[in-house]
Amino acid sequence: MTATVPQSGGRLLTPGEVASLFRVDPKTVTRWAAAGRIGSIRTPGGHRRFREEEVNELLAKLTTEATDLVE
Amino acid sequence: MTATVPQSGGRLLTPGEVASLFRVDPKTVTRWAAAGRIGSIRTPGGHRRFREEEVNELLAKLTTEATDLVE
DNA sequence: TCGAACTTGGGTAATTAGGGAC
DNA sequence: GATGTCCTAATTACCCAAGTTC
Repeated sequence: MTATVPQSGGRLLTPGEVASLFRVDPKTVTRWAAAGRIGSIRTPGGHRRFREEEVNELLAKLTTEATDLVE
Repeated sequence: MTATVPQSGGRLLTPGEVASLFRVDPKTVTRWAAAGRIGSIRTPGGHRRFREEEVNELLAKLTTEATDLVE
């Protein structure tokens, strides 16, 4: 691995996009970034951007499928 | 340019919304999730989110059995 | 350069989680 | 066995004005 240049494949998501993925408020995503629960990149203007890859991994980890329904 | 992210798993519902749909207490929904009877996604903060698709399926099943058929 | 949509920051309500007992 | 209600702590949601993005 050691891909030091995260680009050309790693799409960046806005707080609003990440928020809709988790069904939370964009402000909540901001808190996650501030708390270090999710990596974030800042634009020169101070806005946050998130790596889609990381977000998807996070979603997968936090997803609990009902193994199967016993009826 | 508002980039829209493809909702990978469909929309997500909050415990309160699911509770309203089933006409039960949110706590009950939590128990269902804890018992693995319904899949759930957790936010990094620990709150649960439910896939609308799955909820509707369960809802449909219960509706089907409303007439109380032979088991 | 203007404009519409979005994000930031803070402060304050509303939900949720978790345990435990009836 | 399953559900609703009690409690406290934590997380999340909505309010605003100002700055950033494209």
